Amino acid sequence: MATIDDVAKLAGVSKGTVSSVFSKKRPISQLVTARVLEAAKELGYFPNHVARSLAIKKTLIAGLKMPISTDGGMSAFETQMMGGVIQTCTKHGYRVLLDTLPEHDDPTQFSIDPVDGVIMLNPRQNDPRIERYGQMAIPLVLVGRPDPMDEAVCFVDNNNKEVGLQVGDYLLGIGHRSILFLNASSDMTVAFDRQSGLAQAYERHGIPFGEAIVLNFSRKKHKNMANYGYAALLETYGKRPFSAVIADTDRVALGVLRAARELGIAVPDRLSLVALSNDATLAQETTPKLTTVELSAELLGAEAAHILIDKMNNIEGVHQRIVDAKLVIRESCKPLA
Amino acid sequence: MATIDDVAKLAGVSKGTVSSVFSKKRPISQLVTARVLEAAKELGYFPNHVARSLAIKKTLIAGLKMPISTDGGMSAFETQMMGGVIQTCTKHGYRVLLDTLPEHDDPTQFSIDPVDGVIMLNPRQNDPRIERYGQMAIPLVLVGRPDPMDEAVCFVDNNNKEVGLQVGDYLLGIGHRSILFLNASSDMTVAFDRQSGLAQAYERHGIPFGEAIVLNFSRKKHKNMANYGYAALLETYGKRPFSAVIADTDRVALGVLRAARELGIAVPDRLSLVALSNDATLAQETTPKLTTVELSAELLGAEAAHILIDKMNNIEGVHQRIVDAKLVIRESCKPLA
DNA sequence: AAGGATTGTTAAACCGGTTTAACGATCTGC
DNA sequence: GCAGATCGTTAAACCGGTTTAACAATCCTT
Repeated sequence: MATIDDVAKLAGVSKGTVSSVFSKKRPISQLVTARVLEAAKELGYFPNHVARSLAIKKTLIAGLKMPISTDGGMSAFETQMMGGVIQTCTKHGYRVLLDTLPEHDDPTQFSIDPVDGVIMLNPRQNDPRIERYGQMAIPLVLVGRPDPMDEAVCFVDNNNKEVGLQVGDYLLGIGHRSILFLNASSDMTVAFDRQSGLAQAYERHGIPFGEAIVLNFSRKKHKNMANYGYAALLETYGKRPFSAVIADTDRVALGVLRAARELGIAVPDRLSLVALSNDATLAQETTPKLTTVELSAELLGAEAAHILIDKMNNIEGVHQRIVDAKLVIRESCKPLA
Repeated sequence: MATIDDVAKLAGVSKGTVSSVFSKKRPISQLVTARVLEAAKELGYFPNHVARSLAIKKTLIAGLKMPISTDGGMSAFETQMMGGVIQTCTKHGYRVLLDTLPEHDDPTQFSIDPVDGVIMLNPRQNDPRIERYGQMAIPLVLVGRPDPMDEAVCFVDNNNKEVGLQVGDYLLGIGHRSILFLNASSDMTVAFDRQSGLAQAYERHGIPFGEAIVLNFSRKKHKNMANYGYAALLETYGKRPFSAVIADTDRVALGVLRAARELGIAVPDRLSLVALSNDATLAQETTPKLTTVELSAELLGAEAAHILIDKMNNIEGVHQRIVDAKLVIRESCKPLA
């Protein structure tokens, strides 16, 4: 590859002049600009991104840290979230560097990513990386609230308590009392938040929360999300009474629907079903169409990216953003007679 | 941030020694190593990735170019393909730099990505980028065959002609003659290849290809894939006879199923359905479970990454890989009486 | 005990850009 | 016609690492 020196030599000007032609940070006369560009074209020269990054101390790259998925598949939430991040970053001239690696703790092997800032999905409890990025002065935005809560750290999250409250309120409001809640994995903050929201709904309706049945997804027990819904319904049905199901995702709802068909339980006539949804297109292709709470993962990703970009450019802006969910009533729920 | 010089000064050694301690490319005595590491810890020093990349002329980053999705959503194929790329790259110590930007043609603004190689999804016809990467001597692997075909360029692809042939052979073999093929967008090579495979199946069975009805997806006409299947069935049914449908993706099949339910057409009793599938978990949650051709997008991504990694390390290996698809018979097809 | 091999360390050059400070040339005003 | 401002260009320093060549210190040989 040709370097800036080659171009300078061929065009008969100095390095600095060539640099200015390409970066446009300093005015260069028409004549010289033309000569430089021609030389560059002749040599097939393009500025070296790495060298430039070193000099300006910016890479124009945002890092996106995703939890390691053992099976390689990304959930709909992750996919959509990522889509939002990529779109927003791209629009603002940033590239996205993906990585699913756990941070290495051997300091002799750890090397800082070539990024100007980081978006981190689903931080763990007391995640040590949060502090580390702080030390390194690398802007950080979380997707999913930090645990423990920290006012100083930037994050975006669904209002998960509100999600639980909203769907609970809806189902209890149309007469259901016993609800099977197929919740997310118990080590996730979302699971905790949604459950506490549901509990609050029960309280508001004066019904003991004990009438709800809460299950948690487990990687060990369930092959995939659909299988979770399928197995959970088969196992629970008949053992304990319930007239409605809240499914953690569309996929879980799909499994529930299939199990219900096999058991001969009509949805929504004998069983109501609500899905916490990441994928509105899927929810509309089932029979009956799914009543859902739309989580808008894409918006979450886009918001995270916006906040990060502001931080990277030292623009003062919001630090946190709670995205409200929206209940969309379709066909899968019915008032309890 | 502390630099290597700071550490050298504090540890009382030279730059080069500190470098060797971290890169382990040269043996350093126990004593000095300890002193350097302690100094580094005290200063909170981590090697600067950009500076290192400049010096060693490698970034350990693979670029992944995806076509720009207008609506921000990625298809299941794209998602899975990406998952395969990420997993394989991560396993081999490479990060993945995503980008959906069209390459800028203004040479004063174009800057080479900080990548050691590139994986490009769905190259266009006569894609100028292929040649450009060649000029820059940046290793390139395509996902989806180049058009026109070029023996020199690396790529991985499904055996799409075989896909069309296989599914056609199956359906014609169980007595169907008129098949509605809901094919991909007509400007994609996959659409062309699959159709020619299907035509070959017709020929093999001595049935004029004219009995098949081939439709193409169109971004303008169809909101999303499921909607394509739904609308296509409603529009075509009754106008022209057919006893089987080949759906381009699981989502399309979902739409077909819904339309069939609304029209009161029993699947598979009165209509057989095969999906070209990217998402095996989805195909098993419908009623009836979908008979599919599994496209294994993830494998495709992983293979592309393998080939790229070999190229980036100057290891001679295969240049091209055609992945065969597998017909999985479930419940959505029935012999024509 | 001299000579050669081995090991560990260093100073300096280098990777390919950006940026600062200085400078010469042209343009203004008086 | 000269002082001062403006404009375009350049040489040199810099970003933070790696690597080469030279060298000093230690370890065998014989």
